[in-house]
Amino acid sequence: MSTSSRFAVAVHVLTLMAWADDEPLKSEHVAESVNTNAVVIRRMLCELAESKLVVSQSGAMGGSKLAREPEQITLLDIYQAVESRGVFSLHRHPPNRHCPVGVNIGTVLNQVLDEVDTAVESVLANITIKDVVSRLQPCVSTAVSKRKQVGKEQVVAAGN
Amino acid sequence: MSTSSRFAVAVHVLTLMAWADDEPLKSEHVAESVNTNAVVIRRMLCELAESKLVVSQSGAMGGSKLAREPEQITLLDIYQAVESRGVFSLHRHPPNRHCPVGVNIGTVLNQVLDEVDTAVESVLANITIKDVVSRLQPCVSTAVSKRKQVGKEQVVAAGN
DNA sequence: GCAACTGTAACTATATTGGTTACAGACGAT
DNA sequence: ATCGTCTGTAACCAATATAGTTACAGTTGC
Repeated sequence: MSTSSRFAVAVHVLTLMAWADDEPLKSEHVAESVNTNAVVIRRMLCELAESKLVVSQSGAMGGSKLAREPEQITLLDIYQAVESRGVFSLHRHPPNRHCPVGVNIGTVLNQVLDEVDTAVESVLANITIKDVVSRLQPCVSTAVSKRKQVGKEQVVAAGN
Repeated sequence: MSTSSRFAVAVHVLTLMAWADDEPLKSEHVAESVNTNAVVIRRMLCELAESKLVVSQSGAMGGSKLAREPEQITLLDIYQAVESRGVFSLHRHPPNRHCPVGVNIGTVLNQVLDEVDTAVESVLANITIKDVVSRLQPCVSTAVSKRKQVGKEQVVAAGN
């Protein structure tokens, strides 16, 4: 289907910010956790800022943090911020208007695709970033105990 | 999101065959309705045949038709036949293993993506090709009355 | 045997995403 | 005031996936 990883990355980014608990994160830092280039992260942060999910500050000691509480941000908000179109597309070129099926299949397909999109959206609307952090916690309990050994390799911690 | 039109085209193709009512359709004919190249259609027909949704016959007077009754083919069958992966993807490169969020976000995201995929699948499982044809019928009533004027421009009709 | 099909390989075109470098502008610290 | 540290953004390249095209071998009915 060739879907992008944009949604996954965006959820990752906002989860980091919720984890950092209002401490502004630098794009370089986030990029390290996501394992990509800082510009890719900054591009995404701009989109997330346009959708009022994060706020960024330029200059020294700048960075980005959540614009609202983690429980006020749903995965649907994130999905709509970073994924432009719906789950499926219609034909690349419009079908033959002279065929009884071709001329009307688009209408029927649109109904179906709407049903699919609605189903996806209702799943995403019921999960918040806070939920994601909560689901993360049990997994992390072991990781946290290891954090002290790892030292500076940890990417997210208080005050960087 | 860059989704493909494969699903839309596949539904279109199978709908044509249901419409043609067991009359084998030539790939050239189908391509005319879909408004694409016949090879694109034949490639897709191969995939649909592997999933036992259509049967094709080579040689003169050959063509493809549904392998089962239209009410026995769901959009989920079609989706699984032509779309390889789920709706979303995870990170292109795995996140940083040394970050408490990065190391575990994949697990949580997979849970979410599974929920989404399940929702999509349950919508698609409840719609059959027969349903699509039924939904098409009301739209077509006008088109059908125009068909006789159009004459040979119509793409699908009995015995071509 | 011939004409009409499918199946498939090989190649090109196009689009999208992601990665990279580079740099202008913002801003805190001194 | 200026310096170092950030963000925002443009410009470009690489990788990938889909779609379109040509060509041809193999199958089958007549």
